[in-house]
Amino acid sequence: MRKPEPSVVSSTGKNNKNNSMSNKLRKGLWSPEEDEKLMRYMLNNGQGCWSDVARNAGLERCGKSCRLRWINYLRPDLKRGAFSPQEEDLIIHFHSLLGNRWSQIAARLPGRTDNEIKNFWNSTIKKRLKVLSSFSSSTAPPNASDSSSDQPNNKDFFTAAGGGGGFMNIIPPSMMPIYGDSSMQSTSLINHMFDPFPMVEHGGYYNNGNPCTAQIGSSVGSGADDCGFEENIEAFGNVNIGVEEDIFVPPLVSVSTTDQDQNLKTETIFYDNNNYYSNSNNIIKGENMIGVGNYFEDDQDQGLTMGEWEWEDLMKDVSSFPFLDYQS
DNA sequence: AAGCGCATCAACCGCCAATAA
DNA sequence: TTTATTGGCGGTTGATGCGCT
Repeated sequence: MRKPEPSVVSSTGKNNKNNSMSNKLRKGLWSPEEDEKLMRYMLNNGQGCWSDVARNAGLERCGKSCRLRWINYLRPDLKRGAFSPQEEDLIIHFHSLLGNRWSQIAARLPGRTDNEIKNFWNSTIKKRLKVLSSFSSSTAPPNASDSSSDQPNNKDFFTAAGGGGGFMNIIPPSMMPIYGDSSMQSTSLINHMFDPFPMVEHGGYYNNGNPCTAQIGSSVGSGADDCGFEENIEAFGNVNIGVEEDIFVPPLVSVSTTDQDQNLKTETIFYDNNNYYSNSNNIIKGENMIGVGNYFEDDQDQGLTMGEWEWEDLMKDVSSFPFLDYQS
């Protein structure tokens, strides 16, 4: 990382805003001594005006810098270390809903900071998205938006989720790329990318080599029949959702199958010309398939689930986001 | 061992909105 | 009402570590 070498904001240059104090302010990495000063002050006095914090703690830093240091590094409730798969799931999930609203995402991940999440997204997840989108760029439907953009389309999401006219295009499986990369260990990413909208009613079938659409609506099927995918593995493919702009979703998929004993089993699959393979190198037979993507319906008819989230819970959660009011 | 390129991530920058003076 | 200050946010930078050649 950056050297903790004490750099001082010079009296010249863009950082000087005619503030007489600014020519004494340090920049760059924080030293352990500075950390200790800030930590001690914050624990003793709590948060106040950040410029006061900087001054009273004896730090030659601007308040903004102190705030950032505290929030991103010194705060006692920060969680350290790598993101867990569950956290990764949440980040991907919430990003699909919230976009680059890192602070909003961070607010839903206790102990994580917006900066941390942003870095994680930009370094790790975005890279994976790029890899996947490079596969799909040549196969994207003409109206698909630039998949390299990490801006989600919340409006489309909620329009669709509300039954207001979203749609899915499902392209022929022959256009699906092959993903054999063992480094792609997070199936959660794949899952989320594939099918953010599981509410596919009848009609999501691959038809004679031509893309066909599957309607997304507010009516979620309660039985396996409503998935529209059983005995029809060819229905999997790129998913294109959109009203004004489209979200192009790469086609690596996870599928839920039932074994001979009717036990539910979820696997990630990829398509290789003639066969679909699971991540355990088994050829998946379509006849037992009862769901796609993150979504499946179990034999007990317990409702549609999305990864770890119950759909209703998710929407309940989402509905509490005041900034996601796209109805107006 | 050295050089290179890439990944990571702490910290800065600039903008904006809220609040105070 | 205007101006200054502050806090918050997302985007970006750049130092460092690490793996590969």
